[in-house]
Amino acid sequence: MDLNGRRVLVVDDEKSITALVTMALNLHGTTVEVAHSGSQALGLIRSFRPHLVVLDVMLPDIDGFEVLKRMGWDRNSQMTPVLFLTARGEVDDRIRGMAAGGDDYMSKPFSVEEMVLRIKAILRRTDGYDNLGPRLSFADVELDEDSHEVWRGSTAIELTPTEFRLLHYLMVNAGQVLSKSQIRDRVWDYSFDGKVNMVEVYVSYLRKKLDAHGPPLIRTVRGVGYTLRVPAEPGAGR
Amino acid sequence: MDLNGRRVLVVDDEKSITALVTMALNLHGTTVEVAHSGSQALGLIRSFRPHLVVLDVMLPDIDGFEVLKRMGWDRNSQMTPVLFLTARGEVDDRIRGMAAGGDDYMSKPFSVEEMVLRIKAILRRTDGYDNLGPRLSFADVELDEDSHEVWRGSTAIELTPTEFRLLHYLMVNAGQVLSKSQIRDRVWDYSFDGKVNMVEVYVSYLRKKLDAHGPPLIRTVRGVGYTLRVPAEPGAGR
DNA sequence: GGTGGCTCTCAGCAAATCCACAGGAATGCC
DNA sequence: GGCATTCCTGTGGATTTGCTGAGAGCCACC
Repeated sequence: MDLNGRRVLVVDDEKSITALVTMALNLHGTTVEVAHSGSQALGLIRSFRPHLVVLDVMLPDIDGFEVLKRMGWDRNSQMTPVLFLTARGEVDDRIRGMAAGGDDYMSKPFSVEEMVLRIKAILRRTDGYDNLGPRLSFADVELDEDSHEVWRGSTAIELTPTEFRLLHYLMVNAGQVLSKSQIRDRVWDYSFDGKVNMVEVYVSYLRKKLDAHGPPLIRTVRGVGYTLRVPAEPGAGR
Repeated sequence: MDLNGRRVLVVDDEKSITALVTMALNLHGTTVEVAHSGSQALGLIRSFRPHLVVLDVMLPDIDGFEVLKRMGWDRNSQMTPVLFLTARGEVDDRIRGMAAGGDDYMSKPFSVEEMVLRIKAILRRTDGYDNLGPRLSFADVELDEDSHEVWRGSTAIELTPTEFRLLHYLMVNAGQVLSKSQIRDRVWDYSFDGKVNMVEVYVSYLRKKLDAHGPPLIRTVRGVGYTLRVPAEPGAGR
């Protein structure tokens, strides 16, 4: 379930992006290195040997495709998978081509939760290790990261993409209270500047779908946020 | 449970704020350094190597984001987490972006108790060490900082946010007598200028909820303040 | 160009929370 | 015991917070 021990190289010239992605991945136990240019990236790929590269297409010196080409020279049959980042609307045929391989792409601005999902998906496909099970579960809810399917008990539940990211975030942090702004900042694009009422609305949607088949699971902690209710016993603290 | 040995850098140009935060963190065993400008902050980040930075966005010379960017040059994979401070309603995209990573933000005016809670939460997430357990306990009362849950014995107790901060403050300083003005200054916004009767009112609320399930725990020390204390058995007077 | 699904805004309702106030209770002092 | 001070707590109104239905815009697909 966790990305523990994986090495990821993040390449982007915008420092705010690399910082964002670095912190998010660190929280999942990943070791992260950062490069702000293509040449720097190539150096780090050789020395750091990442399991995955998050690669902005637009770089100050060598562009992302060129980096990829030169990476290819070094990597034998064993390819390091790549998650491309592109500016909005810049999705080029070449990227589509790459994505058809084992790679993937996202356009900016993206939601951090979505990025974590993609990275895990790529590693699941390419990584020898198999401790990245695609299933999360909480109480009688199960969520499959690969197929984006969700069940409550034995009945399948249809969720929209946003609902899915929200539930995923809640499940990964089950038992912890997440504030609405925290939720908004991770589940929505980092540039989304809607009101936190969005979060309330989507929680409402989720509840309507989930709680139709069992007792309510998403608990409101007034003045603080939401949490998946865990029947916590006192005395279980450490 | 305690922040012992953690180093925190507090950056704000208002001296009243840095003084306030410094005092509070010192009481938790933190080593605190203070900077009143961005350039000063950058110097201290290099020399002092804080575990966390409390960073006002608005600074006289270099603004908070610029500080962050330049911090980024020094920190490679290992990032120092940041708690941003912003004026009310100034939450900007960039802050939200950072917050989606692992950082957090608060807007002024804040309650000091709330800040301590946030800082502990951030360190819990990012810190390798794990001696910051989220549970506090006193007598048969347990309090979970993450989930904001409280139990007395085996029954869960619902508290409002203010009640929660108050109990938290009392528990952290269990056995110590806290004056009403001390409590007012830490549990409420530092700009709150209500009467200390507020404290009496909330103590009353807390007692009503807590003491419904056991002997009274909050003792009034007349003319001085309040303290948490396990009531002595009758006849066991010393 | 129509349809349906998804996202998001908005506004109104309901309920929880916060706070001021003031009369009554408790405490300590003489 | 009587008195002054301090503390407690019920009442009530203002404010905040959370929930949800209605509907507008957008996009993908047919």
